[in-house]
Amino acid sequence: MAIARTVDRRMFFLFDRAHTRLSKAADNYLASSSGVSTSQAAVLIYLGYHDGCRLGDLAEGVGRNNSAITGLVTRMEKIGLVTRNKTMDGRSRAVFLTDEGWRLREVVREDFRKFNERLTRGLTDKEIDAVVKFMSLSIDNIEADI
Amino acid sequence: MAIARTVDRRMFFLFDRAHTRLSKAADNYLASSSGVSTSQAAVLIYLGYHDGCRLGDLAEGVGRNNSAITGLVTRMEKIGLVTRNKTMDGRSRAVFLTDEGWRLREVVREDFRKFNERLTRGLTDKEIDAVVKFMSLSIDNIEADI
DNA sequence: CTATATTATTTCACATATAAAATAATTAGT
DNA sequence: ACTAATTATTTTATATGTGAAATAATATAG
Repeated sequence: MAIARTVDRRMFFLFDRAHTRLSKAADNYLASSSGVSTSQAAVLIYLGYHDGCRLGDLAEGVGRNNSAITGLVTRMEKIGLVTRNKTMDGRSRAVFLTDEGWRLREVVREDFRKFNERLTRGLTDKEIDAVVKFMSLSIDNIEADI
Repeated sequence: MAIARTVDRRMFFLFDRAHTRLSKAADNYLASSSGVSTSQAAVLIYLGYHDGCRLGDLAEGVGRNNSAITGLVTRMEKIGLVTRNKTMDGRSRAVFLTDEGWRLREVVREDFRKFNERLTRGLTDKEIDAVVKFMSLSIDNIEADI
């Protein structure tokens, strides 16, 4: 019997705690180079692939709700990383990276390349697969049936 | 080659996203029974094992910093789940569950028993071990060397 | 073509988190 | 015993997140 049975009753709290630590570590890591937060970093990365997307798509893309994105984009606009422009459809607005946004995105990508490499160090490919499976199940299935 | 190599560059964001979903799912789950948040639930669980501990120990126990705990305990005091009392050492204060706190703790424990069972459903023991290993590594080692 | 429904975003009220500074009490050094 | 250092908690300022209500524009139904 694996150790699983002795810890699976605490899975959520273990997960939550790991998330707190990892987020803080990632923030500290970014602080010394680009200085953006992990939330802002996620926006930079996503916009690099979908520059000019609507706010709602950005929310979906980074996994936050619309009002979280309103605040996040407002703060990023204030420090000159993105701009908000009109679209054909008067209801929506499109978000674009500024030159500085594009520049910081490269810095952030390099940071995360190293950070993620560090994160998976010490794990076998099979173990990484299991972690990815767990997270994917969490993302895709939990909401539907709990 | 496992699928790992194709996703490990996004490990942090995958983790962050899974955490957002899971937290929301857990909050919804608790909302219909005890009505407390997952943060407050963590406090209830911890205090059940360490009733009367100091605020700093509670912070350490649930993995948050002191000022987060000050706010959390203040809100929980306001709704009658815990009390804050003096200790021998005039600097510190001890936190105790109220009767209502103890009652809700039982509700919350049952909720999490089911929630965690659901969380690990579809995973083999080996996969659960890998997930636990990943999280434990994150909690114990990340801060030290990144 | 007007009334209604839908869609996209923002605003509001609040919970949660952090770091850093302030406060308050104990301990240690001389 | 007095000063300095340490320790425990709270306060302050700010970032981030949520849900619900408000706002505003487009689409649809009769």
